[in-house]
Amino acid sequence: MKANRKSAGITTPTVIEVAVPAPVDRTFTYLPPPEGVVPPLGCRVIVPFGRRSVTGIVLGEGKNAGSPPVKELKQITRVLDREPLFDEEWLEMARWVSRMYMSPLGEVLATMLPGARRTKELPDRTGDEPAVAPTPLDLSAEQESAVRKISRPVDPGAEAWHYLYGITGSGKTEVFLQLAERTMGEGRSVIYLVPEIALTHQLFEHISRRFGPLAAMLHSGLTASQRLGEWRRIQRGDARLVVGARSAVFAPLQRPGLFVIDEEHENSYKAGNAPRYHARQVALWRSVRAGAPCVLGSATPSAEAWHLMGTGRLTRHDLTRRLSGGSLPGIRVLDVRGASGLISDPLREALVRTHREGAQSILFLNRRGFAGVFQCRSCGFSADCPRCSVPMTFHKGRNRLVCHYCGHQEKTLQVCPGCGSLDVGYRAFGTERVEEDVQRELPDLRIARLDTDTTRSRGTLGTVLRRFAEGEIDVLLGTQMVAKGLNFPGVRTVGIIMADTGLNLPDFRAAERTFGLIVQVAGRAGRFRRDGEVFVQTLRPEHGAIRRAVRNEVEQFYEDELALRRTLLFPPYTRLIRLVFRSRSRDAADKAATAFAERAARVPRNASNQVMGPAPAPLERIKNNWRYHVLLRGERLPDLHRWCRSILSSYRPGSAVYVEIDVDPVNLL
DNA sequence: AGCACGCCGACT
DNA sequence: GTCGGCGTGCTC
Repeated sequence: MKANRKSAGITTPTVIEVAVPAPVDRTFTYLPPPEGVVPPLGCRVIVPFGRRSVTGIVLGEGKNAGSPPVKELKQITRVLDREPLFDEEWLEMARWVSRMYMSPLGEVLATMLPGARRTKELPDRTGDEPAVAPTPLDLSAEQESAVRKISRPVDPGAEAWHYLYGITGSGKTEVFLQLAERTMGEGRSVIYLVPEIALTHQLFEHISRRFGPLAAMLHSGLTASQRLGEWRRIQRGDARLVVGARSAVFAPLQRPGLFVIDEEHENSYKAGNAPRYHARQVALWRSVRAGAPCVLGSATPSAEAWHLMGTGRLTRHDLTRRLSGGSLPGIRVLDVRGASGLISDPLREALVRTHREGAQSILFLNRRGFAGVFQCRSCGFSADCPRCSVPMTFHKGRNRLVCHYCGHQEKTLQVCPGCGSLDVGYRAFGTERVEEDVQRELPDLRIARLDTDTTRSRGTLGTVLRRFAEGEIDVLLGTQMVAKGLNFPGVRTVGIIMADTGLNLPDFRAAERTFGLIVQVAGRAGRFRRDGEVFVQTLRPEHGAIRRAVRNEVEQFYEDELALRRTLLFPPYTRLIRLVFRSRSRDAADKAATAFAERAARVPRNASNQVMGPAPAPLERIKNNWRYHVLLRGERLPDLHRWCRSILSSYRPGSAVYVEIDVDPVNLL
């Protein structure tokens, strides 16, 4: 018993270091619970905290240097776990996430662990589905070669980072599964990440048919007790193939042997609130410590990944052929400048023809028009910042165009500099309007809309997809949702209503996202047939992202895009830390951002590090809060970290101003 | 993040 | 004269 150790004749009671889920960058010291049992590292405990009681995480026995005198310490109320939820090695990952993303350890742990956010209890998971004989498919020569090269042994501490670059429908999944099978055959375990919960279910069904109870599913949509059940099965080594969304990257694997990040380019891998971690980044880090390969895959790699393939840090494996007999569809660009309706004649005719011939169509609209972005309705010209190459935003009050990255201002344009048209201003429309138009113009077609508005009620998504699969719907109209992972053999025609809406986002990744989206959406057509057709409507047919996408000039697109990023000093050639200053008072937010930026400029720093801003965030006001931001940019992340910490150490935001820190932000809205 | 303590407007 | 607005300050 370690309690009441004697030292120099003075009784030193055992104290326990506990992380609590509060945004304070420190841990707290408690006395053991009434039973006197000292809970070990990794157990959840209920502790009094202020005037309430929270779930904390035991980080070990404290030294109690006497800073809070023992008399002032409170006692742990109750220990929730008999067995720890993690070990020292796992805790190192949590500490790394905390440092890397500049988030307090307590909050990090609350995010990473099941059931650490609320005070909930712990039933165990119920029985599993019976194992079914695995049915691996025969691999093509390309797939075979990728599997062979990726499954080579890895030394701990070495980077074994791979990229499976394959067109839509080229069989990436089977490569991942056979890699997983080999890994499990060696007694090691696998984390297989997909971008969304919906896809998790699809994949999990497939996987548990093949691997039975060795499969586990982990995502934030499960109840706390479901998550805890899966967590325990993984810890015990009963489950060795973990399928899940972002947070599954923290699964407590016994002997990690493989990390898979499917659809690597998806932004959903980056957490939107603190800790703002990137699951891809965590997986890469984890794989190195584990001496395991990490395989990323997509048909439309992120610019970061493409760059790393170029430098050789990511080993690229190509899959070039569609396996299901389909071929990549022909793509037609429809220049809709000056058009009145939302559906152009060729697209309307294609919808009718497709229907008449018994096939189906998908219409895609990226709804996010961006109010306030200056655009010419005649030629599509948008006013970009000369320093940042992002669209500038129109400020009514000041009657100026403002860059929301760097603050650069210009006079408002009344006439389009591109074509001289006076028809300039905003542009905004959405799926509802398209639905109306199609319904009115083509009353014979049965159309269904799929977006966050229509799928708010549970089950709608599944119902609509089932009806589409069964041919009860002729045209499926939707946002991002229809762009991913849906494979319907009956789909012949795909129409993108307005391919350049994304280009108007004031974000340096706008081109990359637009390109990826067109390629992904186009990939929905003709997966299983040879007569697939894609129509891309746009105001900017000459824009690189659109031109390259419709001509399938993938290599050239990335070449152009990376050259631009290099010139403008944006990722992947630099790293960014973004700080958002949020307040009910516009003035307070502005002042806080300005004070921070001034301080940043004064703090000694590496020559490559620079401050951008302050500027109003592109989403200037959210929920009555004004938002101003500052970007720190530099070549090396460790330098940036150090710089940022040192600025923050001598900086207090004004009262009622909140600071959000985002390391490696995926968007700057 | 919560949750309470603390000073200024419209109500029985 | 109180009830209550949310500004700010702390949590072992």
